[in-house]
Amino acid sequence: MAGRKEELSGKPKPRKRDASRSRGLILQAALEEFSEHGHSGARVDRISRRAGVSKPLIYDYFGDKDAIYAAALKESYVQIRQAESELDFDSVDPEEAIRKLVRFTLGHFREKPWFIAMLNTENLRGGSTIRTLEDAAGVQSVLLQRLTEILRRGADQGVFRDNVDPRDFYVSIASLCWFPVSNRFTLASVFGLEMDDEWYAQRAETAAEMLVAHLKNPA
Amino acid sequence: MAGRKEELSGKPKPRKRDASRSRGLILQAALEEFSEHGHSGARVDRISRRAGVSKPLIYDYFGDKDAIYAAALKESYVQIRQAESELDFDSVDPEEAIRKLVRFTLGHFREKPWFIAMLNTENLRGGSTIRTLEDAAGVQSVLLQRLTEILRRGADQGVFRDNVDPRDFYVSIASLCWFPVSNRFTLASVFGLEMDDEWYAQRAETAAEMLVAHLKNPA
Amino acid sequence: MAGRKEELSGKPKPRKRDASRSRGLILQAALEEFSEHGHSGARVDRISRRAGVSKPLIYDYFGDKDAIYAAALKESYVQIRQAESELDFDSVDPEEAIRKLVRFTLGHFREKPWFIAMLNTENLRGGSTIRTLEDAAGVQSVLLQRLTEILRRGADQGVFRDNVDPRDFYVSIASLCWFPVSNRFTLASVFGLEMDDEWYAQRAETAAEMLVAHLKNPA
Amino acid sequence: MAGRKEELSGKPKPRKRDASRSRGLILQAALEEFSEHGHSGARVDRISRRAGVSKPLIYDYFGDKDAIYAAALKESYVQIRQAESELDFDSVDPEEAIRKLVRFTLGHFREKPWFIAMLNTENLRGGSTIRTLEDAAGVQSVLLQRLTEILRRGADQGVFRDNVDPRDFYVSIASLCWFPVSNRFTLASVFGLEMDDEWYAQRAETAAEMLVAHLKNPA
DNA sequence: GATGAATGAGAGTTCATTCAT
DNA sequence: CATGAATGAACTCTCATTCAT
Repeated sequence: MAGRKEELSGKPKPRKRDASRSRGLILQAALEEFSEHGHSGARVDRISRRAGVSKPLIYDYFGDKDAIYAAALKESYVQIRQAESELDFDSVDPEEAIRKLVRFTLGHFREKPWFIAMLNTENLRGGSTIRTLEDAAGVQSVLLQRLTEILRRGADQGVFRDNVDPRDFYVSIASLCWFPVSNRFTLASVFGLEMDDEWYAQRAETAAEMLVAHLKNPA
Repeated sequence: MAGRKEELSGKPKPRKRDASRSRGLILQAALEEFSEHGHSGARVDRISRRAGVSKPLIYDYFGDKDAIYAAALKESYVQIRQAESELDFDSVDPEEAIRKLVRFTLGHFREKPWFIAMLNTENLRGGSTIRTLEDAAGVQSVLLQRLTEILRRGADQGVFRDNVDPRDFYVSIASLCWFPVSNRFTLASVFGLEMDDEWYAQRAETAAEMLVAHLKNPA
Repeated sequence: MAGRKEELSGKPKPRKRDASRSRGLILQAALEEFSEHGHSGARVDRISRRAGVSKPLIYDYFGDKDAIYAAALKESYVQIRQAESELDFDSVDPEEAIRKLVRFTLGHFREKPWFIAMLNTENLRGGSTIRTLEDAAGVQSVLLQRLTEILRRGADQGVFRDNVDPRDFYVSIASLCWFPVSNRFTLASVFGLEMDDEWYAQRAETAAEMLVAHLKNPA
Repeated sequence: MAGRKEELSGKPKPRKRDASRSRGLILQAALEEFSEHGHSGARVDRISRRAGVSKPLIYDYFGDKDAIYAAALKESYVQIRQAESELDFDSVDPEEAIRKLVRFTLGHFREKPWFIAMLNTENLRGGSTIRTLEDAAGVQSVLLQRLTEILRRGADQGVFRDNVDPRDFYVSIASLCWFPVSNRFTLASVFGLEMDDEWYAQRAETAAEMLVAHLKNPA
């Protein structure tokens, strides 16, 4: 919490024996460790080495491994929300806003691999941890609000159909962006795909194409 | 003596000391265990209990935990291929074939949860195991051939555009079917979605709609 | 026992499904396995593979691992006794007989490494097995008798002192022959000795020299 | 609190949480365990109980069983070197020095049974570990230097021949001292020897006699 | 006479977690 | 605020031994 406060105040003061700084280091280390090795594969020992702090300190701050995991899971949502909040959709028309959102989503999944890793891990575990996180719902609301607004603008302008549920539509967007990134290793092996930057750029365009066509289709 | 009796009665009822049967039991148990707990979380002890055999037998047949995992991963592909091979696309027109394939894919992901779980686990591990499996590529080729044929039929009939790469299009299909199933727990928590059978049926229709529209779009 | 009988009768009849032949194969395999890996390090599984028979057969013949070990230990004495019995001392004078015996002993230790290995293993175990072997004492008596005779001949001829206990003197002979062979690996490492055939030949001569000098010394 | 008290009382009485002390306890326990049971027969569990520490601590300090074994093997050399370095040869004439060395060597082998046991075990294993130990050679050099000096003194005084290689002569000494101790159990069983202190004292005298005679012999 | 199939008990090793300073 | 030292419990894997044919 102290850490959050500092972030908000914009005054990062890294120094030795700084509790909030240590906490942040641990959190980032945990995020990396859990996303690279999953819940059971993660090692508290490695987290402590990655963070450069002793193990007892970690237990002091978080309690136990599950609590570290929960904090890391939450952190992954916090980080993606932050990135999303910096997006600007207001200066472009609705169709372009959708394309922009698609490109951003796929790019974000690729650039921050721990988000997909953490969520896959959590779903593998049946979502038992995310259910216990407070305001888990609130964390995604920003994006949803902005998507809702885009869809309404499009409907108002008569370019989009007006019976599209934003949540369902977001699921479609996420689906098309998630799978090619999440399953990149098995896809490469099984389909022999060469998944370089160009392939992903093409993926984003195809996805945007499908999604926009769906919105424009009067159905 | 029981054995002799069986021989005499002419009814082979193998229950014990049947190597291939034991191997199959272990494989299925491993598939379930690994998909429920991931690679590190899986316990050989639980696999042995699930399969109703002793631990040493497992090591005798497979070698070590990684080898069991590899066998289970391969098995999950084999099982989905088998299910796919039973699909019939020839008796319907191309558009309906696509819809059928989409419904089947999403349904299969839901019904055989270990397929998604195993592949997510494997991707979490960087695909290090699937790279070592021989004929990993061959295992999906059947489906791809059939999809290729559907697309060609549609193009020949003039209802589909003819510049669609089957592999890329399969990625689109899989994407739309994968994410809603794979991420069902986090979606339910974060979006508060009620994901019952009806929701998934609707999902399949929306996905099929988008995919078919994409194929029909001359662009 | 059947095996021994055959050996004595001098008619080896190796054929399939021959109990005594299997027993001999197992014994030789056990001798090698135990001498290469010690008592705890030996593996029944490897013995069965070395002998080319199944494990249950081994248990059928011998009982358990300790019994196999005991049989192998006894076999190592039997084999060395056989070799010793072929030595001829009568045609040479007493001094030369001693030299011959020393050369033979050292050579034998080198050529049949399992003898040293088995005895070292047994002594490591506190001799708990050899104590249970019947006629363990008798097994070495042949050699001792012949040494006694050599010493008496030398004393009669006035070339050897006559107060030498044969057993003690045999311990001296064995000591000088045993250590350079038994400890060949640590000696090579720690003293940097190049222990080739020549070195061992020189060893034998030095040992014989010391032993003969001791006998000739009127003391 | 106990710790605080100690600090105040000024009496450092380290009993727990003393890394170097724990390490020493483990080493001695390992030395005993390996020498009593050999490499494969040794149990890490027993070492931990003997040392009064937990198993994980052992792995923390040494790595794995082989590493514990290597450390114990080295320790056995270190201990004998230490004992040897306390011997004084300068105040006696060369002949007596040799007798003293022989008596010491045989006595040391009897009193520190783990030295013989460790080296026998290592030779049983083909010396695979000692080859990896650094400065294995250096560890015995002190004794060799001192023996070299004794031999030179004897040669200078004209009482010893001057063509004796110190390493070879040490092998003779060790041979005569090693075998009666190393093979005490099989000797007792096979030869029916009563090997009490007196027998060993006699052994030492006989050995010294032979060795000295050899040195004095002009040959 | 012989063996493939199977296992209970135990071995080495790891890991989350705590103690004492 | 921070940590080196230490451990109980559990995990992977092995091995002598037996079962059923």
